[in-house]
Amino acid sequence: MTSLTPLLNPVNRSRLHEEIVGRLQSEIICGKLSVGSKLPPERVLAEGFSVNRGTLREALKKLEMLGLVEIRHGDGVYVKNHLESGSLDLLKSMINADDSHAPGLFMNLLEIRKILVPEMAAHAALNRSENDLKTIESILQSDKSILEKDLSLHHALALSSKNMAYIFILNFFNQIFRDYGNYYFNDDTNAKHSAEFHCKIYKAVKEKNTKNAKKTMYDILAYTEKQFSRGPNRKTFTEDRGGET
Amino acid sequence: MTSLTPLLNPVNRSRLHEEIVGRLQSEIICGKLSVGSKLPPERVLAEGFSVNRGTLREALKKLEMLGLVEIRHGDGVYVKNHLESGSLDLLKSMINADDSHAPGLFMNLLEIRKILVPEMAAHAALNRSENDLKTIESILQSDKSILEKDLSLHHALALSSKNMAYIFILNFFNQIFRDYGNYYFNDDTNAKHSAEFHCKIYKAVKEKNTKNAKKTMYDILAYTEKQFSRGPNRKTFTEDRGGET
DNA sequence: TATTTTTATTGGTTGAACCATTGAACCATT
DNA sequence: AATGGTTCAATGGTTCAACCAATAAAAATA
Repeated sequence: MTSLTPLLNPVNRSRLHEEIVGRLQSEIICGKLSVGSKLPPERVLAEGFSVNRGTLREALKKLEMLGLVEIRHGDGVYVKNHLESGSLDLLKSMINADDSHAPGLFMNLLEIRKILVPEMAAHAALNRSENDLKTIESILQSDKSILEKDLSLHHALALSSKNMAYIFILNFFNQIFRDYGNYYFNDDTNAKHSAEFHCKIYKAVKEKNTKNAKKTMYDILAYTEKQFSRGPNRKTFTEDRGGET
Repeated sequence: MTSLTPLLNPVNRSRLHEEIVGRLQSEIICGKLSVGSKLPPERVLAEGFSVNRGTLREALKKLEMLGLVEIRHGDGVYVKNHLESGSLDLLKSMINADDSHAPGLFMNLLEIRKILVPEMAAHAALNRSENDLKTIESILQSDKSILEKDLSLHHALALSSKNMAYIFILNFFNQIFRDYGNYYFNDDTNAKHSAEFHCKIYKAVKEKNTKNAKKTMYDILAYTEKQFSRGPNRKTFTEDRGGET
């Protein structure tokens, strides 16, 4: 298998309404559109963006789901305080945005993951069934890439924990980390660490050793966090030019 | 203030596309629509629901954001595995749904909150500024309802922690707990516990005592969890009929 | 003054088009 | 046989021009 797998993002062409979401989102977050203010009517906005009203409505619909605006039938569209009502999808969007705050937000998330996921591992060790164990086994023995293995393993642990909320929280993390994962696992040292981690966590879960499961998970996440905190976690295409000693 | 504040859900009048979201969401989650299968074309679906195509498209747009379907231009709409790609908004939707699993999911979330929020309190105690402290003070001295005070306090702690991710996670929790809050704070004992908690956590944050902040927060959340785990946390309209002593 | 009615504004929905992308079938080149 | 280009039908994306439904503000009424 050639190593030409990396991320060439599917190029978000088309999808006019997403473009509009992006623009309005920026203006709301940066404060150009003040909290509580009423947006122009759909018809006016649509004309402003030189776009059809239906298209604009799809954009507003998404902004509503992100917790950025409130749409009131017969009244208008109002800007909400994103710090009070912004959704996690908004956080995701902010992290993926080309903003100087993004790296900080990313590290913030790693910190929270470091709190939550070890606890999940402990629950998985405690509540796993025999079937769960077999699932984890087959994942580790599969021939998927290290990244895919890692994501699948986490998912299996979430299932094993018997707390459904972990599953959806993990989905959230994974959506963000998948992109960085390709970069991360390119480093052989990182990949090796992960392989060791997979063995250790499997053992702990098998033995129902909650303490070890938690610690093992914490260690790998702390290591990962450290890796990202040094290198300027750039999502770059170019080969490593051997910069920043 | 009359105690007639409780939750009368804004009665999802109008908003035809939300109705469609609900139906398709149910069919996807329960498995009637199998993972990977292709939905009928928009034109057919629209006719099936006796609704305009534009309206149907708004529904699909939301299902896409919930992580339930994938829309491919020129190809079709495909059902995704909600356990692998479902968003936290979907979890929220499932908890609010009239499903027998909902109470369990709610307790699952309380458990996760009990892990995360005490840690947030510790970070708040560690990183709070003088300004943060004043904000918290003014919240506790305001004449808002105990529920509003509680929500505002949590928000202020999230800000104090200097980790933006906490803010959005807290927004997520609050969206779910706000409804239950009215029920919870109706009980005078619960309200009293919260008042004490507010004092304690303020003191800990003021003194930058991370350990106390964490423990204080944990205790109140554990207490809350216990309260919900006994009573069948019903979201009911009728006055308390003197059930469960 | 308080209440009801009317009216203008604005979001929600509709129907019929047309554009843009995709995948499959088919054909041409090698 | 394998690869690359062409065509075509299916399907999502967008547009236009209406009309329906809810809201808030103004006007009329009691």
